[in-house]
Amino acid sequence: MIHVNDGAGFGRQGRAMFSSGSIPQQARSTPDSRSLFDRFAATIFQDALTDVVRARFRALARNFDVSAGNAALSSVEHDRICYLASGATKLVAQASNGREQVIAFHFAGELISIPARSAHDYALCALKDCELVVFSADEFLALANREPGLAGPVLERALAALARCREQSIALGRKTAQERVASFLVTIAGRIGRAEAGGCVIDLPMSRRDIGDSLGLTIETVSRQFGELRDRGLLETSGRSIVRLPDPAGLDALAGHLTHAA
Amino acid sequence: MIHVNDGAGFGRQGRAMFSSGSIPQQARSTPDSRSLFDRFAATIFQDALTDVVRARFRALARNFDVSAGNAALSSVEHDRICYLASGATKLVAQASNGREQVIAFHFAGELISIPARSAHDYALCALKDCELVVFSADEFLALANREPGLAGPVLERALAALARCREQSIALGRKTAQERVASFLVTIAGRIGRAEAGGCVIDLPMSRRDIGDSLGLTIETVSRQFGELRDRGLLETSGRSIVRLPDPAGLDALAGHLTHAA
DNA sequence: CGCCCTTTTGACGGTCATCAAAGGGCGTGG
DNA sequence: CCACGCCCTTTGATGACCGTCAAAAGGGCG
Repeated sequence: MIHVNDGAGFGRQGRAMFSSGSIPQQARSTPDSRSLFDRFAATIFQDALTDVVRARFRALARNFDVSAGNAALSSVEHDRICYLASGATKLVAQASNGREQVIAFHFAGELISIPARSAHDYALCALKDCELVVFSADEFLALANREPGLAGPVLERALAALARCREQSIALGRKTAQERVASFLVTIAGRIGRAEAGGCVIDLPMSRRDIGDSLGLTIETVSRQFGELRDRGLLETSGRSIVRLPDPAGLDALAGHLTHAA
Repeated sequence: MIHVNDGAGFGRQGRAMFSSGSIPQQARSTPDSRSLFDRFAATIFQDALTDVVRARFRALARNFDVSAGNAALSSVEHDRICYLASGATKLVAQASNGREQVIAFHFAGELISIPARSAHDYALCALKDCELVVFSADEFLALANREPGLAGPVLERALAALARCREQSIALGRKTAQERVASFLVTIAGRIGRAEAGGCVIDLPMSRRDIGDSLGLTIETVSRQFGELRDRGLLETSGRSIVRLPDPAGLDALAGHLTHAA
């Protein structure tokens, strides 16, 4: 139903994402869903689980269907780890005064780490209809740690998520509005863009507000930067969610990345 | 020599940090240092390595002494994992135009992940004289993944680093200069502060510029905010590096954290 | 003790947030 | 299938916060 992660993209940089995990509250639990768990085991562990270990993981897993726009997990007491089988989500942090920061976006096949509520409050929200497999982080990690060969794939994804969060920190700390928007477009194109004749097409599952909240900008500034990029011939939009990048390299040049000449 | 991580602090929130890893260039390699590796094995694996596995890790490890102000690892080709036995470091990312973003600070006993050069360039720099144990991330992870019980502690630290990076994203994306500085002080106090009569004392190993570069602010703005906090009686400084927080709770109230009443 | 570099303090300007309103997409209902 | 209407998005005007430029003060090392 959701066509994310189905494109070749052009940036070729993203692997599975790791964000943060917590306990579902307003989502309805589905008793079991063989194929959902299977997809988790196949994607994360390459189907290399023994029957015994597989059964142990299944005992820890809880499946959830969350429809677009709803919170899947919010303000949880303990850390969660969550496999996103289908759909797209955002991890949102709340600070005082109702300010929100989108920490990360996730797409089908990714593993997400959701931190327990502490200084800030985290919520995982569905951007599209989602199927989730949710674990307690403690239980998941204890089990993965006990058997050889299981923690590696998870660790790899956690480090990839860390690397991505750091890239985000650079954008938030040191980049102009235009560079942030360009970075966002290039990055997201690498994750869910489809290469097409002379460019790349993205079907954005998130709103302008989500984009702004992820870049530390307002919705108006994002819109203005889109307009600017449009004027420069680097961006074409069709409806609210379809974006075409005629010249990804030109866009990348505006993203504030280090020139590889240095 | 460096007295980090020796205080009880008051925030009690930090565990080992995970940042990023890469190959030393300007650091001089020391052939071997039994006690250095021992401290690594003791801290990260609680000395639970078998002799065989221990020997394998030692074969992968390279020890480095780096003096304050020098780069330990910079612009590396492959991801690194690095144990900081003593001292203090910063992980710096470079964007275009010479802009720098300090991604994280690290203190003795922490594990650091250093990403290979890509869209941005990363460097691990010593704030104080440091002793490091450096691994290739690929080799380290492959080895840790092969044996049961080894990847867990590493994964735990990676997730803690991810959580901290996310907290940083909130500050960078949505907080005012004052909130960022207050957050910084509260967080750093929790990591290296010493509780004293009516407050908390921190010996900052980093300069104002480092602080600014980590908060997405200029050195002048940091200094101004320090002045403001001083005027409010929330901060006392003694020399360049000694900071006293007479009222950590009052400072935390300015940090933009979510009130736990909600 | 003296120099150099970090930090502090001040004045000004730019970028982006805020406030406001018009335009367009997309779902709903007729 | 078309039309209505809500809400998301776009566009505009104004202003605040923080960056930039500049210079003085203070700390720490030789």
